[in-house]
Amino acid sequence: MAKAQLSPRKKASPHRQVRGLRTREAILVRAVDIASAQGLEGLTVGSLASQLKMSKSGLFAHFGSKEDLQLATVDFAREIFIKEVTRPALAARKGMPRLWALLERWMDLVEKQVFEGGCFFSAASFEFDSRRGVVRDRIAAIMHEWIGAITRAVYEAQKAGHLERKTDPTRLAFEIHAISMGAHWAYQLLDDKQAYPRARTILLEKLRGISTPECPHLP
Amino acid sequence: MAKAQLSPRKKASPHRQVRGLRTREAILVRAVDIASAQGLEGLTVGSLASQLKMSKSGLFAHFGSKEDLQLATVDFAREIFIKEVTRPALAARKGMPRLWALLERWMDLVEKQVFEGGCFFSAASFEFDSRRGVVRDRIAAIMHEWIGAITRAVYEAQKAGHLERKTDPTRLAFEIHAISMGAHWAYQLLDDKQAYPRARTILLEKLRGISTPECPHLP
DNA sequence: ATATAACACGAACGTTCGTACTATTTAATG
DNA sequence: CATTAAATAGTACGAACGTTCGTGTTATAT
Repeated sequence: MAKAQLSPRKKASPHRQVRGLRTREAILVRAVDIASAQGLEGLTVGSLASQLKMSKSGLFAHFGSKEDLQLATVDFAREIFIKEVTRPALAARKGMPRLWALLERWMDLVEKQVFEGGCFFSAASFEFDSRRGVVRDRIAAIMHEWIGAITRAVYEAQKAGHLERKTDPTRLAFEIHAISMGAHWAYQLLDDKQAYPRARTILLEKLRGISTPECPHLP
Repeated sequence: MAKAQLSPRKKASPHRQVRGLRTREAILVRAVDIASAQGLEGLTVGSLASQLKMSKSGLFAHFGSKEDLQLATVDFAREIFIKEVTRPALAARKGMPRLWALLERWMDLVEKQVFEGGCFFSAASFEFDSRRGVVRDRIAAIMHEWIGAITRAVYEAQKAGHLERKTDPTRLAFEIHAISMGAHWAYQLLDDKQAYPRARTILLEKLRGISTPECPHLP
């Protein structure tokens, strides 16, 4: 039997040590920022390296290919999102408070200009929505995950008796997501300073309109 | 006194004739399609030329620069949008019918897959929303124009007595736009076949909820 | 018929892209 | 210390990028 190591284009990834991991993380921090503004295709190895004062080759060694860099960037953005939005929202009580925490933190993350380009995943979504390949699939999977998280929060708000039962969770999640994305759009492209306040008002009134008397008070 | 012809990077544009204009239009038809899928940066002179079986240089001569090509593509997309959405909607009666025609035709245009990449302007918006320059400015101006058209339609629906007066046109226009964009997103990225039916339902119920008894019946 | 201008082409420019191979520096371990 | 492997740098490559140039080709105008 031969060794049969027939995976092309795959770097035999070295066992990473602390130093390498730190560099890799520093790279991805910049990568997410650039990609949020210039897109995942606009994110180039050369510009990334020069911004970090590294050599192209030194940087490139951390990833086997541009596609791998894009995947790593997407996954890193997901981790930031989980750390800043999903996980903290779990601190809120189940039901409506948690649902609202999810939305509030999402909009805060983008409004606070943590990334140069606004909402990373809104940009990535529209950039890759008509391509093929693993990057698109990964983005789509993460967005499924996200819309699923909103849907679940709505469902639990119903189970907790905070929301009318006749509400369709899938549909409400769609509405919530659309309004938030609309805020990103108006804020980032049209420079509409009212975008987030307006989105918050719309969402709050929407939720109040379908909440039960048992619902804990919203902000 | 010298001639002082100090405009760089500007082609003294030749007086176009019929043949040239036809070629130019054929180029832009493809360009809008490509850009809707690959983005305005992913739209390259080389790929565009080879798809049209033209030489790069021959194609390039129709525009002075890549930026000019992008601008022409954006403007051409706007013309298609006006032809397919804005103008036909004027055929509907003022007020709610016209407002609904606007939305219906917008969603139809994208759902019918007229362009490979779904909604041209949603993609362009998120691609350029954190850049600078004339292309971004043009996209933003067109989007202002569009959201303005929706706002005006809402306002006229009020004036016609079809919509409650307490509704804020700016806010309703924002909601309408967000829901539609959310449908583009879910349909294109998540392959959600229910996206457009769902968006239509949401918008219809929304509008019915705030319409007056005098409002002509919606579909 | 001839002059003129629009149109299209092929070849080449310099630059940057992603990627590959090789060499050097750095940090950890015996 | 010496050894070793990981981490970074150096160099080079072919392809594609936007762009320019010179030259034919086609259509209009004289």
